[in-house]
Amino acid sequence: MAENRQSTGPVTLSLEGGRRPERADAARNRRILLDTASRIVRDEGVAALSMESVAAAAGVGIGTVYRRFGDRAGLAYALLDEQERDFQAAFISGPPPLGPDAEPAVRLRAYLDRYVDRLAEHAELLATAETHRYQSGAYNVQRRHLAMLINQIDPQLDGPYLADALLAALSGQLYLHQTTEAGMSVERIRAGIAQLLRGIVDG
Amino acid sequence: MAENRQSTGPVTLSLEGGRRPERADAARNRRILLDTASRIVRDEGVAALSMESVAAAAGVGIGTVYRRFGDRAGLAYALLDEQERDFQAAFISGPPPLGPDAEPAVRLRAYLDRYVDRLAEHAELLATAETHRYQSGAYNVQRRHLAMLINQIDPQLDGPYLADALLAALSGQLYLHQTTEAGMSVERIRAGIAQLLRGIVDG
DNA sequence: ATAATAAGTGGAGAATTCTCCGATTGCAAC
DNA sequence: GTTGCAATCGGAGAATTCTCCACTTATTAT
Repeated sequence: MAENRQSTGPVTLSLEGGRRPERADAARNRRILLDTASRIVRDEGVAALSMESVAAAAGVGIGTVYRRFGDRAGLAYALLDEQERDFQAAFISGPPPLGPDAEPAVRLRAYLDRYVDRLAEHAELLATAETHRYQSGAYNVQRRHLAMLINQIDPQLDGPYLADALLAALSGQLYLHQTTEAGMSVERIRAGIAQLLRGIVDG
Repeated sequence: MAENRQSTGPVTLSLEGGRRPERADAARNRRILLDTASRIVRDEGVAALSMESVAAAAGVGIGTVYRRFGDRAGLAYALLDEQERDFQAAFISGPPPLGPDAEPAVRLRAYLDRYVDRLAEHAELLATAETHRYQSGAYNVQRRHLAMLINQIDPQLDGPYLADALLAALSGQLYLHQTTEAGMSVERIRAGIAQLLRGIVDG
């Protein structure tokens, strides 16, 4: 499903060109809803984040929540959106090792490393958002970034496929399983990714 | 969630030691339910496979469906179970290249290749079953197999982690996205996996 | 056979996600 | 101002997933 139904305004990834600006009441509601959702996650955990609970706590109808965020996964994405933008901005125009002034292989490492940081910090929210991962704009941006780096390192490789594969290994659901069920440490996960990269970085 | 609530009988993966055999009426219902579910999938597609529709079509209460299969993902797993067993049997005691008489690297290739076959044939059902992928017995068996092979190839590698990563790349949901949205062919996916393996097989 | 007990059954109902569309409201043009 | 209309809102209700537990039935032990 789309990020936002008729998405306007300065929202989720700004993939759309500048459309008509968001109406004032809509903008106000968006902020109220995000603040409310954020508070629910902080106080009661991601599991307590239901569309109905957010609507009730924010004092709006449930239809409004759906209009704004499309579905539960969309709401979770919206909560992660700010960091997502920072991440992307750092990649596109920030300093090395993530930004464009570093070697592709270095950037790739840095990118995945930062991604693991995000997982460690927001695994539950990411896992929730992942319900419709492949339909999200965020996924496609990440995928493009990775594919580009991989092909800068080695044009012979199938960048888009390998991007999918790497991102699959960085799924929030898998991360949760690895850390809470399988007893893996974050360091082990980082090291594992490094091993996975050997075939890509070292040709 | 568990595969089956108080799972007995010759079901899903036979991970449990021989418990008390399944009661005759329960066995009868299981068969009826699986046949009914199978028919629904064949005639109306995976999307039409709901717990309630299966119960109604089979002429039992919905509670019975839940008792048998735990949840929707469990029902999907049960439908895939027969092939899953064949797959595992071929790995454990079948002929090369999948079985134990082949080189580990060859077995690994064969294993992943067969896995792609399964994806190609049952992607939707696998995607449905994946809802609780990491809680399923099937996943853990696959993971162990792959981890073992990887460590036979190179004991320095983190077999369990790399197994997770490879299986993540073989998710049903990702496969569906790659083939139906991103326009990738099955051959391209196989080739991509081969590239991913370079760091593992070639040390 | 019969009783005791474990296993299995069914379906009402709670909890959620998501849809739909009539009512309402902000906004811009006049 | 007023008016027109597109954007927004709200909440009833449809559709599902899943829980619970009083009731029934199969199996085992006596």
